[in-house]
Amino acid sequence: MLDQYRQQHPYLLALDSIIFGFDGEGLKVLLVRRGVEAETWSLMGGWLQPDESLEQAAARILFELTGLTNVYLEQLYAFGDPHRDPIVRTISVAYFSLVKVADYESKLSETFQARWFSIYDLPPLLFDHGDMVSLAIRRLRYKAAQHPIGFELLPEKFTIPQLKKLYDAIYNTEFDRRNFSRKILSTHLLIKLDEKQKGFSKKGAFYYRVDTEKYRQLNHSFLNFIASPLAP
Amino acid sequence: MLDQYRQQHPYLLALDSIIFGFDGEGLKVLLVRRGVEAETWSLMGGWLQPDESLEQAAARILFELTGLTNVYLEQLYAFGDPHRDPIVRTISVAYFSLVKVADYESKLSETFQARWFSIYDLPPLLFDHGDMVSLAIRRLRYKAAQHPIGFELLPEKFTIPQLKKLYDAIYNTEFDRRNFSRKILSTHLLIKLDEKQKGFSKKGAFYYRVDTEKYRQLNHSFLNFIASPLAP
DNA sequence: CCAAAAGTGTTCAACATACACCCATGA
DNA sequence: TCATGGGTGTATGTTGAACACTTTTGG
Repeated sequence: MLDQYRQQHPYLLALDSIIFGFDGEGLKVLLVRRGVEAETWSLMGGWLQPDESLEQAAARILFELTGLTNVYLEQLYAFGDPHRDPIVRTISVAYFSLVKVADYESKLSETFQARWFSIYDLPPLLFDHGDMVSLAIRRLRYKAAQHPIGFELLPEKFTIPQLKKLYDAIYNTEFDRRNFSRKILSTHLLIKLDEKQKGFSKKGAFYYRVDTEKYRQLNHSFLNFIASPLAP
Repeated sequence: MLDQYRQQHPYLLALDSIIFGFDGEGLKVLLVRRGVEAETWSLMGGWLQPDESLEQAAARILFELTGLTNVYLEQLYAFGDPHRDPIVRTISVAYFSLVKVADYESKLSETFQARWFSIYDLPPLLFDHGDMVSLAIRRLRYKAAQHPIGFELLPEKFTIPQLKKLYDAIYNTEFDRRNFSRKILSTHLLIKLDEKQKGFSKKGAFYYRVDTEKYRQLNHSFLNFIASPLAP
């Protein structure tokens, strides 16, 4: 009975992470330099270990580079073209994650040469990593359009104008300031703080934070929510 | 330099297909009987071959069971829990597909013992195949809510009431007959035929077919379309 | 006191929902 | 002729886009 297993070819299984960050201006992706070919950048990646699930492996690899835990992590797609890695056939499961840039700065591992790149100005990437990034951007746009996912990229406290800038960056457009804030606040997912942002504008914008309880509930009920509208 | 590859463990890579069909009444999933354990049903699956991409392998496996080509096929998720297959660690990439039941009936391969099951009344499934089906149903609902994907489950010619029944089945609800037809027709994706359905109702409903050209264009521009609304 | 950014309010059009009503036809 | 399902029309409320106006405060 084990025969049906024994006859089969095994394959190397890699994980690659598209790590998004927002620095207040533009949407960025974290890339690492390949030791081998100095001019080529690549996604942070690694190999699946025998005792790990795919998600555990992706989280471990993210931790090794950034030192971050508890970050938003979502499976993107499995890439398995026979020639995607020209040396040895490798299947790669790509994950994308959303990190708060400020948290990362302090914990950056020196083992890797890493840099943030604007998603609109990427260098040539290894293998099919360019496809992975493109797909991740599309998925992020898709998801953020219906899911309150943007907060994951901002610090605990943020202002509505900051949030708008993030959405502007994600969709490479300019949302209407007034409509944006109304729409965001209508979700009742944000809690207004007494504190105002200083230094940036003269009037100063109020800080908000996410109502984590409601946020979690919404993530759970999300699938019921999206199933209701009908639109073929 | 090959060392970094040689040190790594390889894994078996399987593909499993969630095959959806609609018989005019309910949404169905095609399951096959496992020769080994007579009481257990499972998804149609197979192994990745060295010269295939993941999608090619999924299409091949679907063909082997149903004899169908050119069916809607979409990658669902990669399942990689270390113990999902208790015998040998296997990573499975699940695909879901939408087939026209009528096409299938004639070409059914006799090699497999296959049967359609209502998605609301499934037998116990092998390994994590139950999770795969649940996820596929969620994904189908998600997708069908914004994407004209339902046609893939119907024959070339179909009536609006048939289409409504399909959506009722997908969402396990009852859409308003009048609003449904208005909404569908407002997409201008359907072409009305002169022919009427006979036998089912006294008046008879007009047949429609998909405007394949528009359908294709819509699939291409889909991401632009869904990116526009803003909703965290 | 004024420029610049933040915040509030108003209008209008588009769309979804909930129905009422008429149509065609086989039994 | 009438029951049954198919098709069209209409009123009402909700939502989103566009944009005018007021508020705050550092220079």
